[in-house]
Amino acid sequence: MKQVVKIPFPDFFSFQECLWFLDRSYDDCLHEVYSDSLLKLIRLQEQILLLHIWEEDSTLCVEIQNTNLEDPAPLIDYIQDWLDMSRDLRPFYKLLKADKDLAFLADKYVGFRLITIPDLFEALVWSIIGQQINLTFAYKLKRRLVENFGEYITCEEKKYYLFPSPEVLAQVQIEALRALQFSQRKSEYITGIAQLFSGGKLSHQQLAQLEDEEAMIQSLLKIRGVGEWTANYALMKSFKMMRCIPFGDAGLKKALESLKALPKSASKEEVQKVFAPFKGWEAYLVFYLWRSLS
DNA sequence: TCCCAGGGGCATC
DNA sequence: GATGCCCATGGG
Repeated sequence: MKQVVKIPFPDFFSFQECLWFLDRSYDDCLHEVYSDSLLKLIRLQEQILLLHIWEEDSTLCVEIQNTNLEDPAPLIDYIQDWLDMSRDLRPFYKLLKADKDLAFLADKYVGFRLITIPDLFEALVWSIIGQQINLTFAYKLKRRLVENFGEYITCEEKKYYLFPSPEVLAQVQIEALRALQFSQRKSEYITGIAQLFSGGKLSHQQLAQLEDEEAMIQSLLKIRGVGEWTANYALMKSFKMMRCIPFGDAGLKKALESLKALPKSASKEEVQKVFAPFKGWEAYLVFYLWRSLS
């Protein structure tokens, strides 16, 4: 008998929107998305769990495929954090509806939530992979990285992977990544960041101890390969930092171009102007703007 | 063919 | 601090 953990939906939560985001017709190697459910391998404390997740009567059902948990509380925390289930979206929708160009987002994508990458190392490496290449190719590179260096379990003859650890990637030779079609620079950035993490010089916890968000961004900007876009993206995806805007993002510009008639060459200041009324909800506006692209 | 993708480093002025 | 160039591949 497999263990099923149940998590009631908060108001304005759409599991279908979660599925849409996790799929987006891209080939993500870290989960499998079906029409009404998904499979994902996670590391929770010292355990590796294969999760099957679906919805039933406004409840999220999380079935553990490969083991049993004595205490489901940490798993519930993990899922609620991952899918940002604890946030009250009403204030955000109120702000959206005050903007005639953006009001439709609140209805069309109601219940869409910020889906995070809880692990900071994964968030940083993924954002570096995604720099300046199309997402199809980015997912291809990620798959090669994960399948070559990630831990996995086998269930019913299928492999389910975790993102590679800093310890493993810190040891990988640049040439090995080059052979997987990573550029010379990205190979250097990724192994460099892996060495920072494995050497204890950077961690989610250390970053969280800094005094404020600006200090966290400045700290990340010192890392080779991390610029303004990457720092903001990683903090948004890993810390759910609501004030983060990945300036320069091509998709963000594209959405603002079509919905707010901003020019292609829109400056940082012009983008900030659109975001000004959304103080404290910037990351959500970014996420909804990306959502509007497809 | 050319340009652009969920950018960033680096040289140069 | 602003600008130009390079990186790697694939899709339009």
